[in-house]
Amino acid sequence: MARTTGSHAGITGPKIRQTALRLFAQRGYAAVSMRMIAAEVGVQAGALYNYTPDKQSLLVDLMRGHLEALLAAAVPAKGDPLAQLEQFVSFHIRFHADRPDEVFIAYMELRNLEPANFTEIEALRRRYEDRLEKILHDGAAAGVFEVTDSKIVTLAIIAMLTGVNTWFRDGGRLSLDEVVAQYWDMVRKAVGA
Amino acid sequence: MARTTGSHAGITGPKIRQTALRLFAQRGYAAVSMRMIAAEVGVQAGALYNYTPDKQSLLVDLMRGHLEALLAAAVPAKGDPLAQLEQFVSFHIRFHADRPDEVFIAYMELRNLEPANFTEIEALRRRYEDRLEKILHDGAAAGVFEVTDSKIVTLAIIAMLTGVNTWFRDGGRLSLDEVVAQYWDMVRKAVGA
DNA sequence: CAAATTAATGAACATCCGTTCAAAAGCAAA
DNA sequence: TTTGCTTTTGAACGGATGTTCATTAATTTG
Repeated sequence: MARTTGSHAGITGPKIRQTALRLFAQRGYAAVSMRMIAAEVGVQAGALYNYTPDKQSLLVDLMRGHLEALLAAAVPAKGDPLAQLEQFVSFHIRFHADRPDEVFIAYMELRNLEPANFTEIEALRRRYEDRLEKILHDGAAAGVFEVTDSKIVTLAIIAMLTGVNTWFRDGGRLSLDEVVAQYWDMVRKAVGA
Repeated sequence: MARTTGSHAGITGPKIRQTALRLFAQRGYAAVSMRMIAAEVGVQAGALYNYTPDKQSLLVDLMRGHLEALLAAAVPAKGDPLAQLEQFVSFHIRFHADRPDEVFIAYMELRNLEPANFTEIEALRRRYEDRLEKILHDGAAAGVFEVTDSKIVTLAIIAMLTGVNTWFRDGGRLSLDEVVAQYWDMVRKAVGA
């Protein structure tokens, strides 16, 4: 046997990325073999190398794709700092809740990146954090927030918001709207607004 | 060759646990082989099996040890809810900052636990979370906190506090005392106290 | 319909994996 | 010093790992 009937790069390629994403998130990068991915796609392991130069690139591409989508979607808000902060909180929770697997990978598999890849991915994440820090810094300068160390507050808020992903499930006790409302309430109070 | 000069279970045993802890935290459970651990301990892979029945037990024992130490150290505080909450925040940050590798493993390697082990470890973590929830619930009942959903607030605070471990380094810009003070400020405001 | 291109197979590569175990050597007690 | 216990070696087990590549079949192009 060789090429199979109905095989197309436009179908197999995305399937491989989706499957790798799901398996990496479920079991961890190191615990997933190329043969596992291939089996779920319905293909032999060798075929994966028509779509990725190696396993590491599969991981890096997923991470980069996620973080670039995050940066593209998180357009800096207009309006006063309080409105900007509210929009950031709402956006962060909703965007992350929509992509649990991507978020999981981007936070948990950093140590499996080769140094050059780690640097690149970390820079992308940093750019996102800077967006929040700017809001807090501007708000503090304008006297709207009680924030003396905007770096710490940035990291604290992001950790808190991203933590939603560890427990939130669609169809659970709370709707996403309710979650957003509750977290916004906590964040607003925490920054003294 | 066989038994080596100066070899003792009282030395090799702890060394194995320490090395496994460090390597699991640095590279991840699945990416660490028994031969790697053995090499760093200065022993052949077979010798590890005098100290653990298998690799999985090495991981579970490290997690259980950490969580049991956490529960033993986190004695329920006396005093009013506000003082209890302050003590919890301070304790959590300090205890976790002291044990970055244990914390990392206990949060990141859950998916590498066999189902029965996962259930056991998850129950221990839940017992710890319940300590904070009780404080928040009591404080809300006493009218000291503005907290309507104590479960959500519990998870949000724990995520925020544990997030310290992702960036805090001894000898960095901030001392642990300063970190504790800043986070306590945020938590106090967030619960409306 | 023929030729060119695309997409997959399946075997092979060297290496690593967790784990077992008989044999050997150091140590402690008599 | 001899005996018995403790601790480790080193080889071996079957199987899994990431990756390469000649071959072949399906599809697209002309």
